[in-house]
Amino acid sequence: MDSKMVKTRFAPSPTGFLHVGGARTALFNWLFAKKHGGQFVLRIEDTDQVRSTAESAAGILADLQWLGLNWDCGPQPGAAKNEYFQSMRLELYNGYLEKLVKDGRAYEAYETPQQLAAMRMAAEKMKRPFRYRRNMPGRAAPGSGPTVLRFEMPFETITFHDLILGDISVGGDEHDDIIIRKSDGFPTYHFAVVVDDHDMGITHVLRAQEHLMNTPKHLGLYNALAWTPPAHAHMPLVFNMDNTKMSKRDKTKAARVAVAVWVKQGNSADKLSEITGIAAEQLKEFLDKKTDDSRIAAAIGTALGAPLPEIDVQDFRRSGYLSDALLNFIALIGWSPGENREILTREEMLELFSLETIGKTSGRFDRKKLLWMNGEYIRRRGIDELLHDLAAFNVVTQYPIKNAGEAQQRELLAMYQERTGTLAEMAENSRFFFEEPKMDPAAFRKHIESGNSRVVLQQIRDMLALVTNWSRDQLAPVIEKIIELGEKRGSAPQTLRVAVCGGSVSPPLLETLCLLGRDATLARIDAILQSPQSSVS
RNA sequence: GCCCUCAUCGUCUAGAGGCCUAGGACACGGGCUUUUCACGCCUGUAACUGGGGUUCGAAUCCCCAUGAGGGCACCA
Repeated sequence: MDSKMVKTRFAPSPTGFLHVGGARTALFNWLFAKKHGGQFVLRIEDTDQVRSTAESAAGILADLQWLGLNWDCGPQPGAAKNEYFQSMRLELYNGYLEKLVKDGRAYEAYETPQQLAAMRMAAEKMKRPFRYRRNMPGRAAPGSGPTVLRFEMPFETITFHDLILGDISVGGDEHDDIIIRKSDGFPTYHFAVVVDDHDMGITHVLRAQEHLMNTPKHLGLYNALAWTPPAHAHMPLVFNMDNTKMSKRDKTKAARVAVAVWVKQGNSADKLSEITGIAAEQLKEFLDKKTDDSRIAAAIGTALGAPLPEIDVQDFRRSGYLSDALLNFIALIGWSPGENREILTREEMLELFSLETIGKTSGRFDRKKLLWMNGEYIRRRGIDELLHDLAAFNVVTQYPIKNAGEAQQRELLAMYQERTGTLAEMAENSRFFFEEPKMDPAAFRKHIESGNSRVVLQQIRDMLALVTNWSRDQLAPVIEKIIELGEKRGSAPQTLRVAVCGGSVSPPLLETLCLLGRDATLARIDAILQSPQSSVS
């Protein structure tokens, strides 16, 4: 299409985990670049020295890799920071900063944060929005406070064409002179973004709608630097089902609620430190909402057995979603491939993707549909592919299936792919293959204690004990006979199931017994037969 | 408060003036299948925010109202 090669970028700030909203932004940028045979750049925006961490950057790279969103230029995983980290490009920014000052487009300002807050408050009292402008009265004198650099925005209306939303214009009195260099000498986001997008030759800026009002500021900068701005496209946002913005705070909120419920149940808050392994003061700060540390939230969640909502990409990975399913689902929020298509491979997405087919309305993140889609992916997939997905899942989780051999994992996958929504669900439900089952009391009462179930179970045991060659072929006819046993057709297999699995739900008995093996099967039945009448363990 | 954006089933969406008695998917209800749970198959309920225009004709174009969201940081 264009004579210039298309180049897009995803530019997260390394202040936390990669969030699903960010993943969608990355996906759309990736799709757009690939679709046009262009390049996809990954850039780390670490100009906030306080909040940026190396671990966060590493985590974001890992999540992007898990999602299969490979970048053409960007950080090298596992290597030292390179020029795709903004903190490594200070010289570049400083050069342009000087130029703007020389051109009279940028100037120093000396207000302290407190002074600025007071000015804002005063403006608010007069019911007028606060705009910092070079020509306004009451500016702080040189040397009276920290020095920042501000960019003098023009006073004219700025209009631009958004590739998704159409023409957007913002009046001249809406602008204010944004800070472009902080008092610590680092550029602000607004400045670094413009310099880098230009320097890296970005042709299309595809980002979330929350950036819409930043665009005039950036355009002002492009103009002052005499650069041609890239095309802009703002995508609709993703919300929770209750219409609140999806954010990491949802997790901390859920954790605090879980603690409140737990304390209400009569538990002492002091014990929390003990079971979570987190220092009491830290916990207190967290509960008083002084920090939003998601690691503390996660620890509370596991300690209290309270599931926290999945928000970050790695949450979904731990919950057993396949990266392809997550990607597919995320793509469909705000984008429609048309033709009533829904389940799409990456190749199909590439074929159908275009900015014109991205909608304008924000969408809600419907976990039920994601769960369905994930199940759909699991069912459609071959065992080899699933084995890969399971391996990636096992890296970040600790279920017993993690230690199973490949052959065993294959059998479990085959057994569960028709009946599980997530890998985590499978990992949880298949526990009884690896460890002694926890007996479900209700199932025990219903299928072991009632009527002549124990007598039937003894008959089953005797029948199974005769099977010496424990194989599918040998077992199949025995199971057929078991089905006919008992007072009610179908009650005997349930008795066997409960005895062996600890509950009334499992994959088909034939497969289950085969995988479990003769010894374990008979041992579990014996344990039940020997257990005292009406004892519910 | 000011500025910007958006508006079709509960949810994601199709729809670019007549093809719309508004299509698909999830969820939900009913049924079939069935050794449990699922899967699968059949089937049902369910929407153009309101009011004005424009037009022979509007979910589609315009205006207003309402609602929802975003932005107004030495955070990105």
